[in-house]
Amino acid sequence: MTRDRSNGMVMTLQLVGDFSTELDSTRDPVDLERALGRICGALGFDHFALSLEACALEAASPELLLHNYPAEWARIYTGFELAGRDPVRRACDHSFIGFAWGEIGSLIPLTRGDRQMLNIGRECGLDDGFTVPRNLPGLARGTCSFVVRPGRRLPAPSLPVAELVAALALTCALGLSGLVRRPATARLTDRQRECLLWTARGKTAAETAIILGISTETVIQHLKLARERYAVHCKQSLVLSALFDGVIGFADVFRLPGSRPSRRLRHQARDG
Amino acid sequence: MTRDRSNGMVMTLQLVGDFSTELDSTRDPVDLERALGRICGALGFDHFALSLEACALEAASPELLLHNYPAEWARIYTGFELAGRDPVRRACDHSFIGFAWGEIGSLIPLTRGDRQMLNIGRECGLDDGFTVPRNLPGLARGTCSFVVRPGRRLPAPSLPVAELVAALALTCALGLSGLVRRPATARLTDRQRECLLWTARGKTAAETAIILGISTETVIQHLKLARERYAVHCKQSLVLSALFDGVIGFADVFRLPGSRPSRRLRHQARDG
DNA sequence: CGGCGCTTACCCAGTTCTTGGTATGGGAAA
DNA sequence: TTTCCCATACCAAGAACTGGGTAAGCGCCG
Repeated sequence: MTRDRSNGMVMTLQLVGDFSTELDSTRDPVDLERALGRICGALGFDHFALSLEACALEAASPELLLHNYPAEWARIYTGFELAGRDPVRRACDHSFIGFAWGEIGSLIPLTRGDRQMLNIGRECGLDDGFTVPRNLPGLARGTCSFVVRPGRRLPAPSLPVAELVAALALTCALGLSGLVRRPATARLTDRQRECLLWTARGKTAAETAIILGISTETVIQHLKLARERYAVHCKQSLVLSALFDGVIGFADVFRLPGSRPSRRLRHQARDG
Repeated sequence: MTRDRSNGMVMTLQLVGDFSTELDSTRDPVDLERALGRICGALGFDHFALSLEACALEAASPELLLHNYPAEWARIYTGFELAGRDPVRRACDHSFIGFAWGEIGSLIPLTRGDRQMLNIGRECGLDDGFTVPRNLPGLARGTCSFVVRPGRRLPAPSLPVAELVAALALTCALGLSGLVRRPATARLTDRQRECLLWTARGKTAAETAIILGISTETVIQHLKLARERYAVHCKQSLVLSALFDGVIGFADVFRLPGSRPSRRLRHQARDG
């Protein structure tokens, strides 16, 4: 960011203001799509994609997906069900701020398949990108990406502005989706949560029973009811859902810095 | 955003770059605190507060708390345990982007107690503020606020820049907290990851085998080796560890690619 | 070429989980 | 007070998982 670029920066910052104003009167996803397409080019990108998902596990979750990606990529992506192994989406759970796709390797481990997938994207015309993730626990999660085609480079000076633009677009999308009300999350009783927590820590029902000083059957019953509330059939799904809901957290499970591990617990621990 | 303010805007955008550079060499919370204090004034605010907490049931105290709020407010806030009913914190669960405290009423319903609390803050010297929320599901939640004292107004032109600064500061704090493991951990093969992914989605080994078109025994073997790499003994711990590492993501699990199940299909499905 | 890692596949014994029940007592709400 | 929810506890059958092996085929790399 040197002085000679200041004109460009002023322009881009002004773009944020204009974009924000434009979104104020946006009442329809189509309008948002159009606005994103315009500013995408103005910022020095070729493509954009915005996705917003509700976190409701039960109801038909409203979803918004706007993009101008190449048709071939969209076909491959949905046809081969690549969404389930998209490294960009995975990285979104590990950053507060937007990240260039080249940095993904420092956020999450990249497998061979991941690199391959990024390469296929490149062949389809998606060379490098900048993805902005946002999460509202229990409510919604969204991403907004800006992408350049092969032969161009990410417009580094625009990235901070792109971050703001993306966040504004996601906020607009959130408003359009009508996700103002918090979806009813499955509520667990204290005892259920406690059993769940020890389960997440890798304990069997029998071990948990000893820890809590109750019968194994009771632990099984608590977990049974907890599974029913989340409408899942197995432990791993239960743990996952509860974690996503915020009922438990990684810090509860792993001995993260800050939480002092009790020597006794550590000694008993089977895992981790 | 008119042309005559462009100089100021360039300066503030430059502040972001400088701030980012400064944080790159930050190894200690004290450094971050100092940097925040400086940029806080430069942006036209009087106070700042940054809090980062791990997602955990038992998380009483934040992982990191930096601020230069008036001592009296801090005393009241902690003394009366106001964090649990802080409207600013509640609003953080409802916005993708930073919000001025005056807008809180449009994000969440404000009770009488909420207004009272804001008033007490005002009496302590915290008149109006701009709070930037960020969440990483299951991992951490953070907020960064910039506040003006009574008699001053929020520097509206600085807010977009404040948003960027806050996000950078939170990212820095996340790095300092040790909540993120660098992806140098157990890496899985693509096939192991695939089996794990279907396991996380609630499928049994037999079901996964059918989906992947391989033998049940092979799926079991993949999961067995994956468990060994993570040194855990059960599925739920495996899923949790992989999720924490970023080997799989929430988006991978909850958003099954392709078909959105209708209510009927959903009923037939075993897990969401 | 030889080793190494990945994928595939199989066996077996023991343990654990899942799913369907029932039942008692306490406490909160209607 | 009656009803509902919660925590506790138990039974039983079948499915699924865990942990211990072995091994063949393939591709990559030194």
